[in-house]
Amino acid sequence: MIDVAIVEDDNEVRETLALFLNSSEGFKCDNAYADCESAIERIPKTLPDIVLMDLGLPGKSGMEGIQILKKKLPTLDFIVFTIQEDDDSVFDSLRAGACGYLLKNSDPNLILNSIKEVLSGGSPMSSSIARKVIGSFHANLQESPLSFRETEVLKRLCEGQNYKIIADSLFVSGNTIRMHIKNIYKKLHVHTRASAVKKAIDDRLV
Amino acid sequence: MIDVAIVEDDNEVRETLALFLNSSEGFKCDNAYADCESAIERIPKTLPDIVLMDLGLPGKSGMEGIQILKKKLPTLDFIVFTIQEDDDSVFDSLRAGACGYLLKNSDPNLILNSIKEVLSGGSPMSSSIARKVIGSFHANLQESPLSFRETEVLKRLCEGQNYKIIADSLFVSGNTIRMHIKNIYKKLHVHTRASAVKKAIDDRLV
DNA sequence: ATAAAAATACCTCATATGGGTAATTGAAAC
DNA sequence: GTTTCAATTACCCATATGAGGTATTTTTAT
Repeated sequence: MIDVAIVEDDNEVRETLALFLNSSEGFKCDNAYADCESAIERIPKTLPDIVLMDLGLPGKSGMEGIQILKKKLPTLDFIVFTIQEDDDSVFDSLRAGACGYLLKNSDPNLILNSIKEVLSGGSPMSSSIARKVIGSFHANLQESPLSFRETEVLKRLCEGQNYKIIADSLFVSGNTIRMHIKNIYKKLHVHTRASAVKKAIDDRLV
Repeated sequence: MIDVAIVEDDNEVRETLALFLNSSEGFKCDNAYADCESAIERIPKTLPDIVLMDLGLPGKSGMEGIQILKKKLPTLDFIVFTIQEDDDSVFDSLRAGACGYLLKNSDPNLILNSIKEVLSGGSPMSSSIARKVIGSFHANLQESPLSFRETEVLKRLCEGQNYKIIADSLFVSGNTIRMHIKNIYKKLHVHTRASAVKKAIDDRLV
């Protein structure tokens, strides 16, 4: 028997969903909350197997709710259940700890399947959400403006090495490294080491 | 008619798969290569709709192949088709530009469905791969060792601001900011701004 | 062959940085 | 009700950094 908790402010949606789960073979739902605050208070006591969490809630957002509950109960799984499908909602929820992401217009049977999938180690989400997630991995295909040597130097800058250390490890003079660094700054349009490091990481130059 | 290309070094697997595709309604496959080099040479001329790419190939790896072809043909879609499911294979392929990730033991009909899914904007992958991908989003749930003010300062360091600028923007003295920076370094166990920025980004402290 | 790009090396100067120490205030914790 | 801690201010010093030059050699591409 899979014990499902629901956090959803719309009374009709919440109750319909709870009813549907209770009438489905192998599922039960006796934790349904209209806001995060009550969920955060009760869920650590009732310990369901999985939580269906809406995002747009009064008070604490679903995303915060996941974050807080996940900290208390790291093994508890969350499926986001929302109408939102903007990048921020998706990525922030996943970062907060959600394992799945369902849109509210999903087929009820898909909900059941998704719950099972999460509990058996999967991460169900719609095609479009999956593409968003995968898309976020796609590196900038623009090639680096930096030369091989400059990339080498930048890598070491990211590790916090100063120009002397870099010079020694690359067996060239400190002046050379300083020149490389100047050229790196020019090409990346930055003026400080910190910005260069940030750009290097953000643009995957290293 | 969906035109599928295959890159796969095992002759039997490649030919069986090509035959299967050609015998399936709505699919054809007359681009099947045993290595990346020939695929890289021919695919820009034959322009298939999608490429099924093995990873473990003689010569250039499938991952490199995707990278090179994706640069030439940014709209071409790739599905990785492999036995490997280690983190590096998965993440590196996705970064290189793959849209889907199938394991070789997949049901043949799943392959057909996955191809259709990719072409209609999805990103098919097995449950376990999906969980890996989602898992990579999960932020470190350990809380930041930094105080609110320190986090504020670190954020600005990441933007390349120097201590004077930060001091002005936070309406405190430069000395205060320098002290904050020293404390940040101590807490993060770093000794340079570059390392602090890297750590801030890597550990999502900002 | 020759032009462009990359890598090497050096100089100067003002400013920023990292490390050390110390003291005050206000708020939270015990 | 005191004690601890975060935030704040302040100072010193040696070194690293950023910005401005210039110049030679080696590779790479045309």
